[in-house]
Formats: sequence, structure tokens, C-alpha cells
Amino acid sequence: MEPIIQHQWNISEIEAIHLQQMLAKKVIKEDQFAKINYVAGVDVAYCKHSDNIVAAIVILEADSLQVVESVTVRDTVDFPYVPGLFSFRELPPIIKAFSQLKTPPQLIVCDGQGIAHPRRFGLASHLGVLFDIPTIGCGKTRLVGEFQEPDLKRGSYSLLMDDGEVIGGVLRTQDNIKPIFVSIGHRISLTSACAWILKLSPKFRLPETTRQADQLVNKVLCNK
DNA sequence: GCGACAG
DNA sequence: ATCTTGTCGC
Repeated sequence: MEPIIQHQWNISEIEAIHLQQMLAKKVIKEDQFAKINYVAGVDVAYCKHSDNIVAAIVILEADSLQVVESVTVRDTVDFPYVPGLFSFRELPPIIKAFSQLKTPPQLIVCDGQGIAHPRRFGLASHLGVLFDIPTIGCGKTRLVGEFQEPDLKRGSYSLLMDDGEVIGGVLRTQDNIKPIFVSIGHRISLTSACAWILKLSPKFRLPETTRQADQLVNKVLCNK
């Protein structure tokens, strides 16, 4: 798989922000997909003593949640960690990993935000627009926005608000467990995104997609 | 000036 | 993200 949109990654922070503002206009916030048979999980891990990073993509069969394919790519980071410019750090290796993938997914779940972002263009939206594939942003913590604590029951959620608009959902995936931050990435509605995340998280706080990707990425990195 | 700040 | 063991609780 290759991106349908190409752009330079070796750019300044100012240029990165401008690029986000341009591409954010292409994000589609409604359901735009047919049958979803395969769902992809994406994650990246960093080496503690070098600039090495490993990106992993796992493909799960949507009904059984079983892993049917996985790829990993080792790379080096060249962009600093700047809140809001996350995709410019992690997307390069992720895109290389996608080029090695045999099974095209109909949905991608990212470890990070979608439009729940200062310029409404987090990692999940960036990846979704580049490949024009439905994506969901699923973060463990908040980047921007205010919210009320959702009820303690699995499936409960509250809206994540910023500047008067809904930018995501704070979703409880397990009873009495800290909620996660779900947002539209591309070509999916917030309602469908939350429903999918809930379906992908039958037993743990995080969806199986990111759990499998996280497990794989740390196994390959050998950081212990 | 002082916090906040995806991973 | 990474640095890090045991420990409190169901």
C-alpha cells in the first residue's frame, strides 16, 4: 500500500503547522466505508539509548479479532517531539510499514488523537487523509479539550469539547476503568468510531488493535 | 510570568 | 515514549 498523497517530511515546525492546516480541510467526519473485514492497529516504540524507533502494524480479522498479518519497520527519528506535531515524528516509519503490507485494512486504529487536536489534524487524521482510509484516533490521555467524567459503566462516554465544538468522546471501555479518548480520524463519524472501539475492546481498557501492535513493537525493540 | 502539553 | 519493583486490590 502507498499513500495517495505525497509530501515532504523533512520540514520545519512552521511548515508542518501550515501543512496541517491545509490537509485538515480534507478530513471527512462522516461514515464513508462499506463492509469492514480487516482492522489495522498501529504503534511505535522508541529505543532508550539511540534514535532508533520501531513501527508496527497488525491486521486483525474484524469478527474474531485474531491477528492475520503483521509487519515491523526499524527506522531513526529526525523530528523532535512537539505536542501537536506528533505525526511528523511517527508517520515516516509507519508509512514504510504500510508499503510492506499484503492485506489492505478497511479501518485503521491509531495510538493518538484524530481531530481532537489544536488544528483538528492529529496523527490518526493525517494517516487517514494520506491513504484515504477510514481511521480512528484512540489516545490514552488528552491533548486538548474539556470533558465531564463519564459514568463508571462500560460503554458510557462523555463529549470532549474545545472552542465550542465536539472534537471527540471520552469512552469507558471497561467498568470502573480509566476512560480513553476517541476521536474521528477520517471517513468515520464519532458515533461509529466509539462503537468500533468498544467492539475492539472486549476485555481490556485499550482496543486489541493497539494492544497487539504495542506488544509486537516492544518485542522487536528489545528494550529491557 | 506560570502551567499544559497525543507518544 | 522512557526511567522502574513491588504492591494494593479484586
